[in-house]
Amino acid sequence: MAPARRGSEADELWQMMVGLVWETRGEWRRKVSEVTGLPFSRTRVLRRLFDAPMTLTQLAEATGSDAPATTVAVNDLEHRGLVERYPHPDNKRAKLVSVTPAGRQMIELVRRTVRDDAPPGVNDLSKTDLAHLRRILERIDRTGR
Amino acid sequence: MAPARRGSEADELWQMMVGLVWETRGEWRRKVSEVTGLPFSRTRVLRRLFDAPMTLTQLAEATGSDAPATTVAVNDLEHRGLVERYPHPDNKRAKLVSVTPAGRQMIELVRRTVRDDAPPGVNDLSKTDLAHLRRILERIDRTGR
DNA sequence: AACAATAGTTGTATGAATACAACTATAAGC
DNA sequence: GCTTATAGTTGTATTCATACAACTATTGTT
Repeated sequence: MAPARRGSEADELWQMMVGLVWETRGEWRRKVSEVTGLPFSRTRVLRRLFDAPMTLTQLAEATGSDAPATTVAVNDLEHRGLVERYPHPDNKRAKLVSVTPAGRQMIELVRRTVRDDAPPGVNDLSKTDLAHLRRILERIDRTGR
Repeated sequence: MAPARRGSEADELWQMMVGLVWETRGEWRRKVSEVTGLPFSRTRVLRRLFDAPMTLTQLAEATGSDAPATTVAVNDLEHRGLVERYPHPDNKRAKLVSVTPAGRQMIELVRRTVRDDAPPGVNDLSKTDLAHLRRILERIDRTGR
């Protein structure tokens, strides 16, 4: 593991990436809410469940909210038929939450329709730079976010 | 200007960048609010003014909120002594908003204390990859976000 | 068996973000 | 000069997000 010095080159570059991305998020959030008819936080919960079912505690941890808030969110999503609860096989206290087919469709709808195009600067990169960027991002992703 | 085809390599890479950055934002927001004692949206306004004064309309446009919201935000920041209004030299309707020294200190405080370290994956990049990444990000920034 | 810890739920209180209507003052177009 | 558009302000209503207290049911510990 790297030393992660404060103010390192890595930190500076990270700042640049954050700045770049951050600028674009407001509008994107609005569009997502518009398309889904859901508060944005609900779509975050839904998205987290896409890959695999989770217990409510895990969900709370993953979304950075607390248990009560997560219960409310799951209730809402469940009423809308996007998500369902079922008993945890090994633990009668816990419940697993999974996405229903309708929920999956919703996520895919978002991915298709508010597909958050790259800003001009990215589109204008040369082929080799795109290749570099891909390689680097994949490495970052693999090593750990 | 590039064609910006939907689902292009550029778009895919952009998605990856967004995903990477997005994961880390929640906690960061909370820390910024904690350090400044300000609602997060106020810090966004403040940060926008760092480089140069702006009229309220420009501020509203820049932060993606409407005029009334911006007035309220500037009122709040002004009462706290972080920002001040003065008349626009060429237009008696408009007012310019600028950061006070105290406001500047606040922004710098944030930059120093919640300095949002790079995730491990970025720290672990090789020197050459860091150089590549810097070059590419700078180009994106220059070409247009 | 008793007790503490974990998983989830319900309800409440509060702060933030967002949107809109209605208004004043200045500027620009005809 | 009259009209329309722009810049900003005030106030209100609504929705979201967040945090906390209090509770039930299950599990783990001793």
